[in-house]
Amino acid sequence: MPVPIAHPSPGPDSKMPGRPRCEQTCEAIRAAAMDILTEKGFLGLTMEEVATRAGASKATVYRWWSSKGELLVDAFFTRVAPQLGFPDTGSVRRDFVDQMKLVVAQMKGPNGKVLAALIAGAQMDEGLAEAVRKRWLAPRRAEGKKTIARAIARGELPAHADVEFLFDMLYSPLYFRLLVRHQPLTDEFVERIVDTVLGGLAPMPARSPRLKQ
Amino acid sequence: MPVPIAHPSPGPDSKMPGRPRCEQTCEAIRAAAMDILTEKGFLGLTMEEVATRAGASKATVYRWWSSKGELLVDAFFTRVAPQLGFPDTGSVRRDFVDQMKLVVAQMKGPNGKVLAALIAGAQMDEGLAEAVRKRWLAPRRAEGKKTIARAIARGELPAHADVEFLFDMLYSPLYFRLLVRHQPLTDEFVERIVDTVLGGLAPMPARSPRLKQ
Amino acid sequence: MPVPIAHPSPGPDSKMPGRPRCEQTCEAIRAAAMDILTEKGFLGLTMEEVATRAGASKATVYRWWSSKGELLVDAFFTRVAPQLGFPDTGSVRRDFVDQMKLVVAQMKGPNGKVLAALIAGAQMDEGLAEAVRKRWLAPRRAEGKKTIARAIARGELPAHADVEFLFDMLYSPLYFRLLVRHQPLTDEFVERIVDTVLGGLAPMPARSPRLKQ
Amino acid sequence: MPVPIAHPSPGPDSKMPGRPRCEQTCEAIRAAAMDILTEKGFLGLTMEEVATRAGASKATVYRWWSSKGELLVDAFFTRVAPQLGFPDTGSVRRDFVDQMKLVVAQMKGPNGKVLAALIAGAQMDEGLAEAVRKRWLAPRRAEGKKTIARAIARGELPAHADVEFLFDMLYSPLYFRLLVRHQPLTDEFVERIVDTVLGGLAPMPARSPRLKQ
DNA sequence: ACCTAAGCGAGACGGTACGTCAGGTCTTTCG
DNA sequence: CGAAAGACCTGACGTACCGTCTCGCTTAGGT
Repeated sequence: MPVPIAHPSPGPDSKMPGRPRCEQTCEAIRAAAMDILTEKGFLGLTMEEVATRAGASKATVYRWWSSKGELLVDAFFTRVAPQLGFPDTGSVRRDFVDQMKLVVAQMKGPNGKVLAALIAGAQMDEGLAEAVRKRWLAPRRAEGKKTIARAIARGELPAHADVEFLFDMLYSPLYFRLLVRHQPLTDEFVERIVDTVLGGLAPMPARSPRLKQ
Repeated sequence: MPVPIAHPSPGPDSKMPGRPRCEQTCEAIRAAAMDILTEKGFLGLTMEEVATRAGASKATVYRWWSSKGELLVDAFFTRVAPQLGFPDTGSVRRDFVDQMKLVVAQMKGPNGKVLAALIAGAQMDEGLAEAVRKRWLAPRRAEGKKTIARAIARGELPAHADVEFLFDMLYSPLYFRLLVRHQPLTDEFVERIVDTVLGGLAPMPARSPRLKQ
Repeated sequence: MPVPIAHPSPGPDSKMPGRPRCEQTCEAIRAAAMDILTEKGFLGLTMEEVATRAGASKATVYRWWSSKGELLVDAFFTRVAPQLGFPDTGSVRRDFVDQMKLVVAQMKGPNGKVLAALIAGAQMDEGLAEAVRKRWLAPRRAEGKKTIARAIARGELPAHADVEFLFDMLYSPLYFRLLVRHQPLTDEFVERIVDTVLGGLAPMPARSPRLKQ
Repeated sequence: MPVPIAHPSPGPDSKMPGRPRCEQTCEAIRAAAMDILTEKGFLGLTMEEVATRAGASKATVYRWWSSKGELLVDAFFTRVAPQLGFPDTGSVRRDFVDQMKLVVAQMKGPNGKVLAALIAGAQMDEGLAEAVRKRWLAPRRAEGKKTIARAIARGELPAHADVEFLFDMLYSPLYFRLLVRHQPLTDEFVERIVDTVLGGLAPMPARSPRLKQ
């Protein structure tokens, strides 16, 4: 018995017998999920309504996505990830500032609620947590590492820079404001983060003599 | 008719007629909520089970807390907050390192799951989000501001330091690792954060000449 | 944990804690079940519609009746059984003819479909089969035995008459026509059955000399 | 376009274009239907499982039989009917006793459950009811009438005997015990039925003088 | 000592969504 | 063209919690 689920669609040219998968329907389901999540939040989103709005049946939804979380991860990453590439401006600072402004722009729009919902869902569902790490964080950081490699090659960053730590320092504040919403997410915020972190990480930071150890 | 809910308990000497509020029961309910949240997370926690485990009836739970979120905030913050005070060592760096290590210690224990669950819940329930900000973040930062005021008085920090930004830079990475769990939360991590942030915020940071603008 | 189900209602004076059972609702559910069964037959009857029509929730229906079959047995026997008593006319023949005509009258009305549905259901559900035997057949035959006892006392029937066999001979044809519907159920049919069976069972039947063994 | 359904198979020599009907498959479907009906009863039988077990697709099943009922009638009656012929012993009593014993033998075996399931299904599906009457009852009674005709010719039965009534009296008790299962189906039961009914129907039954009218 | 007024456990209730299953239909590819 | 495979929509299934609602019992202060 073939187990669907986890279903990068099988390619349109596959010579499977049987009625082929309806890609339109799948897209409609993803779209409906995103819409409802934006409108009503994670708890307000029901599989029932996703199916209804997509003009699909619940059974079809569950055939391809075993849970709310899985559906949202798929819908979200399929849409948002491609929009967040790193530029190559010749300056680390600018590379990160530019890319982080893209991230902030997404976070401020409807996709921000989805991302927040996914991280929230990850606290209740280890599978979703895994998906967030593997399908969201890891690819993004892999690309970011190229930017850092270029910076090291240019001598902008020390060769031994701890990349994971650097990413944590740069992006955590964005996620924190996304999740807690105590302060607005602005482009100016991005610039101050980058300045603060790179100021502290750049070679020979010349620590202030007045700062007591 | 007296409206319960939002219920800093009325004081034992109140001259209300009728049977007085059973504080034991309320405590049992808070405890049950914490236990279940730790075991099963936000979605796995049901008011039904809270009531059952506390030996109370659902009606009693709803009488004093109008929602899951409200109950959890109350249960959690009254327990954990008092354990996270700021020391006064005479050094900003040490003050923050010490306090953040306390926070990390909590995050690594069972209360960490609860805190994560609350932030997760805040993505689905604006009331809970408000409570997280008002009853968790704000009091903590208010206390932290005293530490910063002392640092400014000592000349360790510039007088114009943006306190909210400073807190975001210091604590966000902790929350991020708490929520995403891609890297461990360690004391060493705390020290690097503080060094990086204070290095970049201290007066006259002497920005590296090689870092391109 | 108290198991409801199989629930001759607990008596109105029981000192149970908690909200008392709503007898109105239960009655509405029984009535809805009978109505729908009459209109749409056994397969056309859904618990969903029973609940809706009764203005109850599905959960309430399932709380007291664990299955379609159980609900129907209860609804049916509660209503129909009391209407089918045996008279005492002083003649076995008349006693049976009268009572069987009552049975036929029920079988021809809407309750007939219900009875047929119950026997049908009994082929798929041993619990229902047991219920049909215990709650429908047995009480009815127990009462019928009194009629036979009187007949024996009067000398109308031999003392050794096999009562179960007698009942089978008398009532089977009614059930058969109820279930197969190849011929109408009439009062005249009842009379011929009784005459045929009692003619063959009466003392000294004087078997026809022409009937070969 | 040839209309399938209601499908005495078209004969192997038909010069239809395209792939010929697979008689093996049809047989496998009938066999699967019988097996499942025996194992799980009418409600437990699903077209889905019939198709799977027969190695066919649901569409193929629906092509040739429009409903569960139609399939079962076809599967059952073509198998069991031929085994229940009437003998010609020269005695009505013996003819019926012999044939009814064959019926009882079938009822006690796995086919008994199937027959019961069919009659049950007939309460929910008028098409099935019609099929039971036309394809099961009617042919059987048609053959039985020949036996009766012989008996009348021999003078064992009166010329005016109501044949339908006679059959009802003879066979109903068997069906009743098949369906209700309150008493066992035995050969002795058959003999008593025949004696009782023919005793009462034979010419000059010499009604007991003590039986009151 | 009795009343009045809550607090409280129990648990029935009308709902809503869950995730599953079967019914039929439709659309492919293969033989 | 028939039959397989299997995707699809519709709709009922039985369950779990929701939040509300009686109940009857308990526990006080006020009379």
